[in-house]
Amino acid sequence: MAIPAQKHDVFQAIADPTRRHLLQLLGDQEMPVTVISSHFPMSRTAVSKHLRILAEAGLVKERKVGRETRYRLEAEPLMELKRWLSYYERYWENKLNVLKRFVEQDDDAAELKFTPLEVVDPE
Amino acid sequence: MAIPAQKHDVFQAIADPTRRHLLQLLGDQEMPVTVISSHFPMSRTAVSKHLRILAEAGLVKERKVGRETRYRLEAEPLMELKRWLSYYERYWENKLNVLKRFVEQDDDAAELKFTPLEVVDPE
DNA sequence: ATTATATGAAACCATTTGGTTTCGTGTCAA
DNA sequence: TTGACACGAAACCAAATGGTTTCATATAAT
Repeated sequence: MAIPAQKHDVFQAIADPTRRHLLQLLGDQEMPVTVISSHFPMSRTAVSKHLRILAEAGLVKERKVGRETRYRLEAEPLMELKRWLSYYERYWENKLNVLKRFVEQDDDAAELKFTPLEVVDPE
Repeated sequence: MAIPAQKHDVFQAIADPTRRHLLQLLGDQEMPVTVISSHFPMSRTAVSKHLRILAEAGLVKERKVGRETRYRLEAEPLMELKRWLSYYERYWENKLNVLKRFVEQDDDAAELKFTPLEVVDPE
């Protein structure tokens, strides 16, 4: 029972803007390749390759219907991303906390309105 | 006032495992390049290039201290990722809702324990 | 039976990526 | 002042990436 040796992971899959566009498009409904590719300024074959990369990352599922292959979004693998992100939330939450304390202690904080994150930079 | 023409965005920056490792390492404390690169099985120059890509995406900040350049994590740009992700949360939340309804209506749902997401697939 | 449609596979190509080694320069230490 | 250290820049390279065109095959329609 070897690990599938997944060539493309979720991080790589979403790195490309075309593939992010694909995910958005496929969220609404299942669609065959020709219809999908009509939304992009590149060949059907190129879109097909992007779809394969998304499929390898588990982000889309395909289903054969007659002579067409329909694709649909499979959002579940994005949970890995969410988990990864959650680790870093504490860092920007820290920043907001620092800001909050600063504002609470300083009446003359009006200028913070426009560049709060810069101003509270610990550096 | 042209847009900075940012060559690398956050999605690309985090696509590489080495760069994700760098972010994790720099979360705890500011560190100079030599120290950072001692944690990686590649040349200092290679690590330096990864740091530049992270800097272009705004994910690290650098500070010159004597002859060294120290880097630190800057988590704020990850909020863009969070916003992007939040759009897709409804998709897996939908799945969980479907599962929930299914479980509530069906007493014989024991087998769901191991592959709930597959079983509730709308297909 | 023949033709048209939907798709994937394969070969190919230019550019980007992730790494290397070498060299130059600024800064600290003896 | 003479090394040693920290670093970036540059030149280089192999492999991956994102695209193309062409061809083969399965299914649908006439």
